[in-house]
Amino acid sequence: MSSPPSSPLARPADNLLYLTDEQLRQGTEAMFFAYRGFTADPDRILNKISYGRAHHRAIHFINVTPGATVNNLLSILGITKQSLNRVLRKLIEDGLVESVVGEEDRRERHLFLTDQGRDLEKQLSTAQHERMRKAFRQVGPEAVAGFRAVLEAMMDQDMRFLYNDLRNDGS
Amino acid sequence: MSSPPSSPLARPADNLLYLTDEQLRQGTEAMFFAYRGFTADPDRILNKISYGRAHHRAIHFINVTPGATVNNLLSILGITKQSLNRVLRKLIEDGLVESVVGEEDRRERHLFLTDQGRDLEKQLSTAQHERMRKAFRQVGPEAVAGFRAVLEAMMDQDMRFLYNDLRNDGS
DNA sequence: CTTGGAATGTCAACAACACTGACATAAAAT
DNA sequence: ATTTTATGTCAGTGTTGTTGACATTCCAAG
Repeated sequence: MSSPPSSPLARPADNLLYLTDEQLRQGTEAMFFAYRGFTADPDRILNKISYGRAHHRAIHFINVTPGATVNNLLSILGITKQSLNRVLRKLIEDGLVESVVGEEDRRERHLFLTDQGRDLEKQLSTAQHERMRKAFRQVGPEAVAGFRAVLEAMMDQDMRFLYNDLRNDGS
Repeated sequence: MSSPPSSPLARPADNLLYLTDEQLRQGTEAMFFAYRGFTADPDRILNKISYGRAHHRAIHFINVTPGATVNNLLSILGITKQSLNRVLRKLIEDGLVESVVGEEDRRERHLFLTDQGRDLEKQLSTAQHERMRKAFRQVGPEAVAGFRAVLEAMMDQDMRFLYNDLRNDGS
């Protein structure tokens, strides 16, 4: 399980073991199974209120970048405006999201969560974070750093930029 | 970018920083964006031949556990038999998968990839592994170990057992 | 041997969520 | 004045998941 302290003169084979096809296959399966766990808890909540993952994603990103336009959200979510519109319409109808006409450019709609929207967001993120917090605590900070590094390296470049933009400010 | 060598007597605050809500939010978004990248390359191939991710997953797990029954596959994939059946029927029709009636228990169908099925599997895994190999190489073996540890800790327990069963043998 | 249950397959209906294409409106930019 | 941009909407389609119902096959227990 635990690897011996790696010597700076370790054999090359040791340093490349994590790149074998078998290791890559295991990484693939880890992603698959973990993503299921990752979505399982919020999915249960969403199910009860007849929402799906698409609603969750919209709510999440409206929450972290309040005032974002529809176009902003589209590039983050990577879906078509028709798909997003279906979801947004429902969220606005249900009073979870508010759409505000832009002041400078009045074609734009700026999106915000209402109090009710923030409530749901809190519920969902709490459920999702609980699992992640347990996992993070279990493996320790260095493993978490590795986790984050691999995930960032696996993103498409556009997404990596977006991801890093979201790290500090929500501009 | 690179963190200083962590002292064994580091302040507690340092050791818990990775558990803040902000860190958990970033982990969440990393999973979201990375999973998109993770599926992007095989998706492009699947699109050309009018297959979807469900076909990919079936092909993948039939490949690593040849001879698995439909029920075996169902517990791995976590979907209903009706969903799986739709996918399997097409794969069998198209000559990528072979369904063999069990010898001991003739109700069971044992699933195998045909040569053609193995060809497609190779294409898909090559595409998917290329991205992961780049990421793994970029971040180094320790980060990869952390990545794997976090993912495993995030799985549901059932999936963790299945995942570990698939590590060495495909029984 | 009969009955019960397990494994599988199939049909129908439905829902979520993605897609494309086409069109409308309003407003900014040229 | 014209074009482009941002958004919304309607219609149609496809993949992938769901339930529910029912048939078949076959092992195993009474």
